[in-house]
Amino acid sequence: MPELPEAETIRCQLEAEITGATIERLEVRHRRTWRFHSSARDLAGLVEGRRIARVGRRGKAPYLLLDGRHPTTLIFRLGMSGLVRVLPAGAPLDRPPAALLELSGRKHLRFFDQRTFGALIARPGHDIDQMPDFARYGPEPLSDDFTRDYLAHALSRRAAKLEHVLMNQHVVAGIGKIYADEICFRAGLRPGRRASGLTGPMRERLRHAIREVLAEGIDCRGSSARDESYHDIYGIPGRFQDRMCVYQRTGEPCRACGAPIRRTRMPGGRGLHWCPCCQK
DNA sequence: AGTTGGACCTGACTGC
DNA sequence: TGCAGTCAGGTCCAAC
Repeated sequence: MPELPEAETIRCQLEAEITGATIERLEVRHRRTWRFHSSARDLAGLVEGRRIARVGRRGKAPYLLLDGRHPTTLIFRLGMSGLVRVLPAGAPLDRPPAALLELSGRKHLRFFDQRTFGALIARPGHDIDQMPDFARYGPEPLSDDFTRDYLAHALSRRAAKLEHVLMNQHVVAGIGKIYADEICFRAGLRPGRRASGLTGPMRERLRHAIREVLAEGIDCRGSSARDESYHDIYGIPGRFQDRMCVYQRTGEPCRACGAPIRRTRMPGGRGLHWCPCCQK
């Protein structure tokens, strides 16, 4: 599942690979991939013929800033299973992509999305903070905006479970299930406890854990968990799964204390992985 | 405005 | 072997 570290890896690789290229053609084959537009043709018309000036990322979503008379942003919402590959034009297809961008320089960007929670979204302008997709997003966790005071304020008024609050993009952008579990472990906090009940020192531990775990995730170029879904734009898996302490380790010994990792259910059916000994 | 739970989606897995 | 049921979780939506 692509979260901030996976999206940042994709952003970084796309920046090196396709900045300055022109989108000659966009073919959107899966109707759910263009569902935020009136038609596949409408979406294609908004980006075709435009030059990629810059590649950015907000939370879990990489995006392309496109030049031209009407500056446009093409957002890659990756959802659960979104994958981006960049290949030479004519490279063999192992499966049909949900969308295909033909770029100048005989490069193809293929967007795969097995479970179709993802989408391509074109928005007018380059000011992503004004776009409906991101307008209410919380700060980037690795930026200077993610301060002690901000987190204290955001957590103090939320009674929901800590894991749930960490995954709320309006609180802090870019965290999903995998990193939420690992962050709670790193902070020594039970994912099922109420966010508003954290003390000041606990919130500081949490803030450091968020930054540390996500930075490690980026260093490892993302995580390719057991389903092997995420790979980078060259098809190479990430390495963060080797460092995971709790996610998908139910019943296995805690790396710190040896106690078996426990799995419980969040409301809504999502699983929480945690160490009953290390996390309070 | 926050909380909760369901819907969407498909391939892998489990149990009969 | 085959089929039904369950699970996975990002995001949106409705009800409270």
